Amino acid sequence: MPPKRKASTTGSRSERASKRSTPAPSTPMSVDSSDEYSEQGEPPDESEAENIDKAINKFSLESYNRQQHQATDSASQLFGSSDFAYLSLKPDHDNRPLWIDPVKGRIILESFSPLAAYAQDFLTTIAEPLSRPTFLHEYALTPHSLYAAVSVGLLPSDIINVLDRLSKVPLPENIREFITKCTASYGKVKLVLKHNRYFVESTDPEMLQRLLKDEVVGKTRIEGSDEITKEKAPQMGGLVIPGTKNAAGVKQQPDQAQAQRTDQDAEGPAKEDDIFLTLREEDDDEDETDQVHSFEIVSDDVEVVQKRCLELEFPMLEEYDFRNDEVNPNLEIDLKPSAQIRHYQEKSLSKMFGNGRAKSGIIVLPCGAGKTLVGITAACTIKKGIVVLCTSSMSVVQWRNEFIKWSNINPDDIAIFTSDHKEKFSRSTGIIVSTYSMVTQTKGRSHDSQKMMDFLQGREWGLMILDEVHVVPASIFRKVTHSIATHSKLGLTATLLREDDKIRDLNFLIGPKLYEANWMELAEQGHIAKVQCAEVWCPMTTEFYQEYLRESSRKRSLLYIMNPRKFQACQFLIDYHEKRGDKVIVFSDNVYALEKYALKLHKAYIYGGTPQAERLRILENFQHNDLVNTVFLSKIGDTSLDLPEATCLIQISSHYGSRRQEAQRLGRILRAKRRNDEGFNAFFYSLVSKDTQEMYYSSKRQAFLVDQGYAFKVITHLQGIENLPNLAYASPQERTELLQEVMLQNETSADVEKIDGDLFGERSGGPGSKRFAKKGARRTAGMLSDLSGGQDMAYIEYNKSRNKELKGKSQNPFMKKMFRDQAKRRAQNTNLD
DNA sequence: AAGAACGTAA
DNA sequence: CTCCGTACGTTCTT
Repeated sequence: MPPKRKASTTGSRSERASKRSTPAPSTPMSVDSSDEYSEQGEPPDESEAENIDKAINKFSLESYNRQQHQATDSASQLFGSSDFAYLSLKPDHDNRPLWIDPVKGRIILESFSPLAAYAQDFLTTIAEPLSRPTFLHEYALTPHSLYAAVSVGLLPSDIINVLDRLSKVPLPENIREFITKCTASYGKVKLVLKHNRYFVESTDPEMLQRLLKDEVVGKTRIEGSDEITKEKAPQMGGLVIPGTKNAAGVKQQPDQAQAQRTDQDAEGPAKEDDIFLTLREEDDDEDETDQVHSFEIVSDDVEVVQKRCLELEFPMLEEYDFRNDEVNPNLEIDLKPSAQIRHYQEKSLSKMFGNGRAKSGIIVLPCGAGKTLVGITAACTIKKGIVVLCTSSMSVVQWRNEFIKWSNINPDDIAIFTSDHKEKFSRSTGIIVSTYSMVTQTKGRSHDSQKMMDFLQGREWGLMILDEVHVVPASIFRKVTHSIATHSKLGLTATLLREDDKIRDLNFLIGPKLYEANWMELAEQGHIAKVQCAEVWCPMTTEFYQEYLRESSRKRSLLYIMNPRKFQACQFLIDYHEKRGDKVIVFSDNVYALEKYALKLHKAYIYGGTPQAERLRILENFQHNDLVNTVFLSKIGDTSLDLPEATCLIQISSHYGSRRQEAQRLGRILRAKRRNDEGFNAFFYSLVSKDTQEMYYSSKRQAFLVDQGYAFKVITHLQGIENLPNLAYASPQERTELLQEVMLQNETSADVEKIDGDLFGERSGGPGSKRFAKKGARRTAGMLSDLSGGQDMAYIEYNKSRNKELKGKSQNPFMKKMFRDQAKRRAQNTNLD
């Protein structure tokens, strides 16, 4: 929440404020004297400085603030830690777009501010985007995000100054402290690969001593490996990222922000957007040689050391000075002249190559925004041996084709390594494309692939591209990061999300997040399709709901998926969109339902068991045959299938709150070819059975997309559905038959469960048994509201108003149009009847 | 070409 | 809060 607006502070609050807004004497950066807001009050006492130290060492702003906030007056309790009245607004706060929450390190951006574009650019560099709906964007300052900021070349003092300038309130002192502390030690320690061995390097011998004394790092050192070498200061400048118009990267965007800047702001760096460039030039000035000290570590322990160093607040930089690498042979590769990369691709690459070296890290771009081209351009910049790893053998082939399409690489220099394709490049260096599982195979490896692995591990690579990098933290796949010796790593993904907490591990497994695109922005610029998202609420029929309440959770899912009303909604939507000329994909996690739906509606379907040839046939027809406009997909379609024709997507079973799956499915329609047609929209529907668990999962799944700025509309009734000809399950008999069939389906699974129950004695007895009934009753009584998603009041409120809006005269053009069309068809239908 | 074995997601 | 079930992927083997 933004701080409350208050022009002046009084009483105990202001006392507290003055205490906190004083810079500690040790602060290395100088506070700009032109800054009239920040300095007030007396220097802090020692215990406070200690507290700050403690807090920051524990990497937590919150713990620090908790200590500071121990109640000084009783009223402040009402606001808890969100009482920011003590932060006085700057007189010209209207011109400044940021609110800063000193407690959590959150930054709120008013996206309607004239400075928003600039501020957003800056914030994505220094902070983690949490949520970017229409008007207020929320960012979090974290040690990782600050690490990332410094690693792209920002200085702590610039972070503080720019932040302060953009903020409506003077930058809280603890935030300054946090930034200074977190950034102070970055870049001091480097991880360097030399001749297939890993070294920890630093210009500061004391730093290395400190690390060697650490119980974890010390153990990994290889005795007698210490070295002192001379190193020329890095040569910047002159690096050209292929495919860009500008030399070193950061392309200037039309800077409207600059024109509207206030007087005070003009005192800052002359061209704010130039911030990266100016810094780089400054760096260029130092050209003394430095003494570099290093010790070698066991290569298997690289991951451990990196993790430990991050914990110790000395994150190891992994930078590859590829232009001065004389050891590894150069690869002949360049982008084709026709390949022009888009501005956001350029921006992401400029973060990677910001100081003339290749930094390891992660680039996040939505599906269809051209991740592959980013990877290829990176490869064309480094021009050394490249390893590309993907999740499936299908994308392996795609990657190779893309390389050939976009670059002038000699096809002999790019080899595929999968189970049925084991090539090597013939010349001294080249590109290998492979899968994660190929590289991480532990048990029985065929002779050929063992030879291949020896080849992969026996040499040094310049760059490793990790496609779908969010899979890397999985226990097996994370091995790749240290089983193959590579100077730099580039992770690519659309959704840097996992439902477990392993995603943080990517910070030391790969590197920091270098760039994350804003989906809405790309949609507005026409790089990806605009999407209308809707959640369709389908009431359960009474028969189905009765069974639902009686059944155990496993069988419940089948019931709400097979809910006849949902089926009808699905039928209606397919019909509606096919008539509009859309190509429709229907997703179902549940294979039984998938088959049932598809057969009943006479549509093609693909699931894991569909033979390869048939898959291709169906997809081919879907893409090019005007008579095949709908295809049903199991979660096989979540990844790997590329369907650029699809424009409408319907989810009938959206199991478990997987935000990544939801985003990935949405991604299927983002590359829609027709996206730049006037007024074109892609459609994304989630069909949800009312008052069931699905409601809960659904809201959970949507969280990511909502954070990206997508608005979900709730549709409670599809008008005209009653009049759809051949509406399935319209009669009670049909519904009863369906129910019986579903229950039969249940019985077979129930049998299995019964055996389980007998074996383990835990769940003995079927649905009729006492134990079961009791459990069922308790859950039902306690959870009805939970199941409906009603525990989230904001959500319900939102739905209420939405429903009203939908029932009445809809303000939304899409819905208006939809209802108009429906009315039209209803009229037609009645005529036909 | 099909199936066993293993691993992953949520 | 965690474990569970299921479907799917890849690989190697027959």
